[in-house]
Amino acid sequence: MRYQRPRGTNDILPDDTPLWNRVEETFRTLCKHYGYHEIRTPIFEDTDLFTRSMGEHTDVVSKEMYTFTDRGGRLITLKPEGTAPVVRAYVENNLAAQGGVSKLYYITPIFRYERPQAGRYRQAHQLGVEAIGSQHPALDAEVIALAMHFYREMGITRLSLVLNSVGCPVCRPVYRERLREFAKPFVHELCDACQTRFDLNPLRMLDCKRERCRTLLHDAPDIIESLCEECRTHFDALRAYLDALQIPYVVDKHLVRGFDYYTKTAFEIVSDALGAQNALGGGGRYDGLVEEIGGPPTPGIGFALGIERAIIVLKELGLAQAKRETVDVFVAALGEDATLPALQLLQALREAGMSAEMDYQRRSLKGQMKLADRLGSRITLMLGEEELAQGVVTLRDMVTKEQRFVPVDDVVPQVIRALQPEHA
RNA sequence: GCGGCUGUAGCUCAGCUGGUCCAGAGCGCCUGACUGUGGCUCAGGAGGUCGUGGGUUCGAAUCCCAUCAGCCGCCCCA
Repeated sequence: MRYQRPRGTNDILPDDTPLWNRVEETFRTLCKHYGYHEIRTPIFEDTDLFTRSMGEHTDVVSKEMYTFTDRGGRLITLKPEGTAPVVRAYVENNLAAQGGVSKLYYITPIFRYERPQAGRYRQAHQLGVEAIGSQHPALDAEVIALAMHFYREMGITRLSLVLNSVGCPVCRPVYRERLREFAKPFVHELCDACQTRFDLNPLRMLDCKRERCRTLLHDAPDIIESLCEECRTHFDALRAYLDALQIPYVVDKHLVRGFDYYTKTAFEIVSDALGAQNALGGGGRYDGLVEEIGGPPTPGIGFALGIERAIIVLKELGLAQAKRETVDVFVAALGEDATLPALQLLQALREAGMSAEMDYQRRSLKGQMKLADRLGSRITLMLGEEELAQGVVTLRDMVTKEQRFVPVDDVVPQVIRALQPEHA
C-alpha cells in the first residue's frame, strides 16, 4: 500500500525548509524589535470558542472546520485561525494582570476544510500578532507597520494595503439597517449567496464579485460616512498616522473581513503575484472579542499573514534563492581500517564547532571527493593506509588544491586555522 | 460546495488521429577513462505499476467510465 498525504496538505522538504526558516526568523526578529512576545497555544480548542468568536454563520465556522468528538465526548476543533485561541489564553491566564498592553506573536498551523488550490491548503501556516489592551489608533498603526515592514524586509514589493473601517456595536447595526433598506427593493435580483447575506450578514453583500450584484449595490450607503463619531475619529487618526509613517494604502469601503469579531479597523494586504487567492495577510481590530470570550471589556487588534503565500510570492519574484547549506570539512576514509579513526575525527571536529561529514556508502576515494565537492566542503581530510601508518591525515584545501600531511593530534587546530578567511 | 484543465523515470518534459513503445530525452544519480583524489569532458549503467481501478479492442501510455491527486476559475480567505 502506497500512502499519500491527506488532500490539501504539504510536506515541506529540505530544499524548502531554509526558506521557511528565513521567513520565520525575519518575523521573529521584527516582532522583537516591535516589542511583541511569542505565545504558543494548543493546536485544538473547544469548538465553541471558534463558533462564538468568529460567528456561526461565517463560512469558516459553518462549513470549513475540522471538528470531531474526542474519546471523552468533548467537541473539539483544529484551530482554523489564530486570534481566538490567543485571546482565550490571554483571558484564561489573566495576562491583563501584568498591566499595560499585551503584545503577543505566534507562528502556527491552521486548518480549514476547503477545496485546495495554489495558495489555499487544508493545513496552512500563519504568522500573527495580537495587541490587547488599548484602543489607541497608534496601536493600529503599529500593527499595520509591522506587517508591512515584514514584507519589505523580505523584499516583497508587489503588494498593496487595503484599509477600511467596519464600525462598532454603536454604528454598525444602524448602518446594517440602512443597507438592508437600500437593498430591500431588489433583494430578489441579487445572487443566491447575497440573498442569504441580506438576512444574515448584509455587509458581506458589498464585496460580492458578481457584476449584477455590484451594479445593484453600486450606490449603496457608504459605511465610512455612517460611522459614529468615535469610529470616525479613530479611522481618521489611523489614516493620519499611516500617512505620517509613509505607509501607502487605499481605502476600500467594500472590504469586509470574514469573521464577526472585527470592529473599526479592517485591512488586507494583497499581491498580484498570487492567483485568485491574492491575500497575503489581513487583520483588524476586535474590541468586543475579549469580553465575548469571558474576559473584561478589553480592546485589541491583530493580523495574520500566510506563510505559504509569502513563499509563493518570494518564488514568483525570484527572491527565494536559498544559499546552499555547505559543510566545513569532509573526512574521506579509505578502507574499513580508516572508518573508526575517521569517525573519531568527525566527532572531534563537530565538538570543536565545525560542520563535518563523511561517506557511509563505501565509495571510492574519487567518489568521496565528488561527494565532498557536492557538499561544498572547504577542507577535505583524507585518511588511508599511508596516513594511518604514519599517524597523520592529509589536509586538502578544496579551493587552492594544496594538501599536506598533518599529525593526527594537531588536526583540529590546523583545520580551524585553514578555515580562517584571512588565511585563504 | 460548483465549473474546467492536467497526471509518463528523483526533476523538467516528449510520445497520445490506438500496433517495431516488452516507453524516450535532458538534468540528476551510480560506475569507468593512472585499481589514493573533486568541480570540465567522454563512455557506460541503474531507475518507470505511463496516478489508480474498470471498460472498449485482435491490440491502449494513447479511446471511454469511475476514482484519487494537483492546478485554473467561482466561492472563501492566509
